[in-house]
Amino acid sequence: MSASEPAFGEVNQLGGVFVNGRPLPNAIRLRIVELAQLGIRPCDISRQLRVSHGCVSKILARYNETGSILPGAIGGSKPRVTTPTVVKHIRTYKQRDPGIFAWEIRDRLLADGVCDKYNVPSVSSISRILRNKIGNLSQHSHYDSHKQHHHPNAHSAIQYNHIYSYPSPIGAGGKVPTQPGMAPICGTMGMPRTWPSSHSVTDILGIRSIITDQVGDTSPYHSPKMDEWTSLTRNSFQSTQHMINGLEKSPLDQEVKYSQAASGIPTVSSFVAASGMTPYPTSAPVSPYMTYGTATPTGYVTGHGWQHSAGNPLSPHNCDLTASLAFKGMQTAREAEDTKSGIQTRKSPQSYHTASRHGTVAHMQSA
DNA sequence: TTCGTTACGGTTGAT
DNA sequence: TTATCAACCGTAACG
Repeated sequence: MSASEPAFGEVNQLGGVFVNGRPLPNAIRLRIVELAQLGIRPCDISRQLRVSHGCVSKILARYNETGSILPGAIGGSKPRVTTPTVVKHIRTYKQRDPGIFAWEIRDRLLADGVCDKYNVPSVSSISRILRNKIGNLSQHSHYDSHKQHHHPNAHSAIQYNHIYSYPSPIGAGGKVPTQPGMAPICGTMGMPRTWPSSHSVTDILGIRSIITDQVGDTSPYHSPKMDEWTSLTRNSFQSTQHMINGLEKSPLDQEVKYSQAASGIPTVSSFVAASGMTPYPTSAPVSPYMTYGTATPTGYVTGHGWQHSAGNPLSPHNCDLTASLAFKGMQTAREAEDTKSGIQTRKSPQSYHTASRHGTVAHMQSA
């Protein structure tokens, strides 16, 4: 790459910087929604923020559907349906009625509310469970004893389900129409997995001045100001933690590394032009933990109450929820539900280094 | 001109 | 540790 090219990311036809495969920064997503609510047409938003109109359309459509500006949870595998809870119930059913059929077990799982129609195991899965995990019931419960030995206090099944709150009207919402007037649960409506908490526009609007102030640094990637912002986001905005399995890491972290060009937008005037910035850190000395969306180790230790200690440390920000109600009336219940537990298991920060492969200015063909 | 849709190349995280 | 898979992303192009 040459010096004139962004070290990371690409430039779209409108001159905006983007990183292929990665979501736009929340500041821009937020701005898109804000401008739309001011009555600005999507095509104008697209031009002003230098984001493709398809993207604008998608973000606005999602916002209208879900009330969230945030991207979906990226990566991961589909949650298993044969959770420990389900296995436990299947075992119970089998113990009570050794002659029970798999389809009967399936019906009972539904009837008892252990599963819903979206996550109930198939008959074949139940058969497999019976065969592999339960087997001869007379050989009592190796699974249970094992589990209890290793997790004397942990309600592992509960935690599992907690993390893998599978989309369903019962559990965590999902791509299921919500009853009119009924707040979508967990902010997952339209989202394949649970959504982070406090994702309403106003929640983020509440910190927008900080975003714009901080993001505006022309050298946002490794400056005292950025460090301050990074620290700030981690300490103050855990509420927006975007955790794994639908509750990903902090999406606001993105802003630290990824400013977007935006001309003519007063409130985002601090964005720098695409040609004059790099969306990601370019210099090697930057801490790997400073890279995209990666919390600092300190963040794990002191910033987050990921561990289930007393109360609900995994939703440490419910106090902010009320502020989020202004934009979308249905936010409340959703977000209250949304501050679910999650685990923060950020892997190596190498991922964004791969972006350097795409450090060329792309798609600069004449429009 | 505007906007919804979709193919595409990409990233991510669980398995 | 690596590969695979299926989710997601934004862009560009089409209609």
